[in-house]
Amino acid sequence: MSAAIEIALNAVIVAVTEEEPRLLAVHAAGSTLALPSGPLDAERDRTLELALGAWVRAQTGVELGYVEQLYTFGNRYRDPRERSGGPRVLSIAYLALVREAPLAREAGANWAAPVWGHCYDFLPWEDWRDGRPAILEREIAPALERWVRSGGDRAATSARRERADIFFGLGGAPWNGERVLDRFELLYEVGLVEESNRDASPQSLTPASAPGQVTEHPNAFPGQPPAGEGSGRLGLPLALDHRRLLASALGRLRGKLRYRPVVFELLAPAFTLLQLQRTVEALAGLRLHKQNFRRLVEQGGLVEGTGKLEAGTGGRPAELFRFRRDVLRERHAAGVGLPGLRAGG
Amino acid sequence: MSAAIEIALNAVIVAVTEEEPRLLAVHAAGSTLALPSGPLDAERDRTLELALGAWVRAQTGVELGYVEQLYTFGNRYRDPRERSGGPRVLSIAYLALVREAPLAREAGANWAAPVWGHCYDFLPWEDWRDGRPAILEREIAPALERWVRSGGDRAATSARRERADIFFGLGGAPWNGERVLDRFELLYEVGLVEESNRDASPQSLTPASAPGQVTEHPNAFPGQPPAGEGSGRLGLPLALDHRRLLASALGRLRGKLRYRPVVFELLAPAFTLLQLQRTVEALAGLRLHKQNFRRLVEQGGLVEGTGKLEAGTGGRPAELFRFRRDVLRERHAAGVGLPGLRAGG
DNA sequence: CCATATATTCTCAAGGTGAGCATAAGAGGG
DNA sequence: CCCTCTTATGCTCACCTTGAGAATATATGG
Repeated sequence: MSAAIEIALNAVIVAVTEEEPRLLAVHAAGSTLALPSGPLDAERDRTLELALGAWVRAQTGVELGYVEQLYTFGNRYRDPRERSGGPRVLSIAYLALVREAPLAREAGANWAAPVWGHCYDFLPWEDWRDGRPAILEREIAPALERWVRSGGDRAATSARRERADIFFGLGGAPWNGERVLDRFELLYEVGLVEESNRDASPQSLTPASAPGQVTEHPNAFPGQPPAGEGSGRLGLPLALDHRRLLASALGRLRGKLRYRPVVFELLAPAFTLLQLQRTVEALAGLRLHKQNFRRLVEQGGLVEGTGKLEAGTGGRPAELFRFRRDVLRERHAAGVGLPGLRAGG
Repeated sequence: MSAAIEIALNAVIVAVTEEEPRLLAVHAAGSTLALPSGPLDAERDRTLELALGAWVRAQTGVELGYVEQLYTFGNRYRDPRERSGGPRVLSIAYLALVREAPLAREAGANWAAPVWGHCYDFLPWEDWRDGRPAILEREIAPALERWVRSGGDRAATSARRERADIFFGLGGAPWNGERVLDRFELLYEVGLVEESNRDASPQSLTPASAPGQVTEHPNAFPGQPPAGEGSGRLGLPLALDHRRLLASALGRLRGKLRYRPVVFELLAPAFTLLQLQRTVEALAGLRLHKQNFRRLVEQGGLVEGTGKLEAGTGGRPAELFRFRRDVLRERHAAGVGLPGLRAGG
């Protein structure tokens, strides 16, 4: 028979508290953080989702609500233990949305020291709510420029420039909030994140990307970091390839916001329209036009007013709304308004 | 250690020939067809995509181009062999797009008798190009109506009616071409497809769907077919849960058409705009407005004219176009125009 | 009452979409 | 050569959505 295979289940668990998107992580070896994860038990676990939920509960005490499968990663040596005789590990990544509750640390919990981190600490270039992030000008753009120039011949240089411009909105190209994974993988390839320097694999697993061929999920990580450039300093790292999973999840979530009413998984049952907007903005990493946002949400039939008003906030009090769960069963069930992304690439 | 796990790789391989979407299948035991598939070899296969490509090549001789991961299914007893002591099998499904070439059957090929089937033979209710399919009026609507009425109390009946109406565009609801998987799973649940009767599982694997909770991929197949209704007659069946994979792939493909230029993977390098339109229509299962389709494709910058014209087709000859591969590297890289789906639910 | 702060409503221009008319350019029959 | 049929291509127009911002409403604190 063939060699043993192990299935690892990973959860990217996102909440939004105080207008900040947060990631549930656990302390791994050393000081680095890791996503909650654990192996599938082929005999005990009836479904993948149940197994994932059990691991998350055991490691963090958090109960998952909305869960969505993201991607299955299966490249050899993705898990470094494979190099030292460990089994081949396939990793199935999930995105989960929860309302953040204080982590009950008490009890004789054998929890792995869970913490809520800030998503944008790990991917600081993704937060454009206060305008173009400084790290883009100061660090990323110059480093990418050096990388582009060292491309070799004319064709290679121009291909590099195109990628850098389109993914990071440089050279006049517009910023596309959903290309989170593209951006992270480019930074990895260029050697600008810590993960690049972790493992120089003996053979490159990067499939020769045929020009013009659409490769949806390059699934080619860890590839061969060119071992040039910096020593990896952009953003906080996570264990293994977990930061890539976070990037994948954030991109998926940003896309989903537009066509499914998923934000409400993150909100309290009653909320003001501004709170709703701030939550969307936190995830999208963008500021939205307030009046137009209201218009979309209201005439989209996504919410209904409860007669109640919010207590004093120093201005006119806002009405509290609730999510109309009916829309899930209705005609369109669209998402909440996101701008500019008419035909997102 | 835990029990052995096997990884099965399945490919839903789609081509469009003569304006008909086609599915590459192989003859399985008996007369049923199956998707090309094979197990991952943990020692040999470096990546999942390479392993998949190798299996498809071995079983059909077809070389894959565009490949996209769809979903990983891991419910216990999804593979009936697990009941008789077989290992737990996880199934990773892929969508692949190819240009159909005649299947070279000669040579000492150990190919598993590959054939190109018609997608809509398996999912006949999905083809609306000649108007609302007759099978909907004649078979599906009445059967769903019986199912709705047998729902029990008022709440259950109304929940059933909503699902039936929204998924199948009954009772005045609009048809949503992307809900292919929803529709197939409803037919399965109601017992209208052959697969429903194959295995009555000892325990229901269907997770109790909390009302209002968004379950993206119910991954709950095989659940407990209510063992009522017909004996399964709608459309041609496929082996195991392969027809569900096809449904999943078709839904994903229809969605993708709108925002990524994937159609061109299915076309010859040079094509007329009508050929392009017919290919999109074949996949979308809809007729499109000719002039508007041209407008979108052309001003979207997706194609460029080669000066050449097509030979005599009984009318004014059409110009031949080619795909502008540049757009993949460009601003938006949107898809080809699909109507009515402004905010697809 | 005033300034300030936030909420809510309304208007308007620009651009995209759905539908259909009009014209161009081939083939074939008389 | 003219007429008809067929398909391709170009253009118009009404309607809707979107982006942007002005104007108005209702609270709090002096």
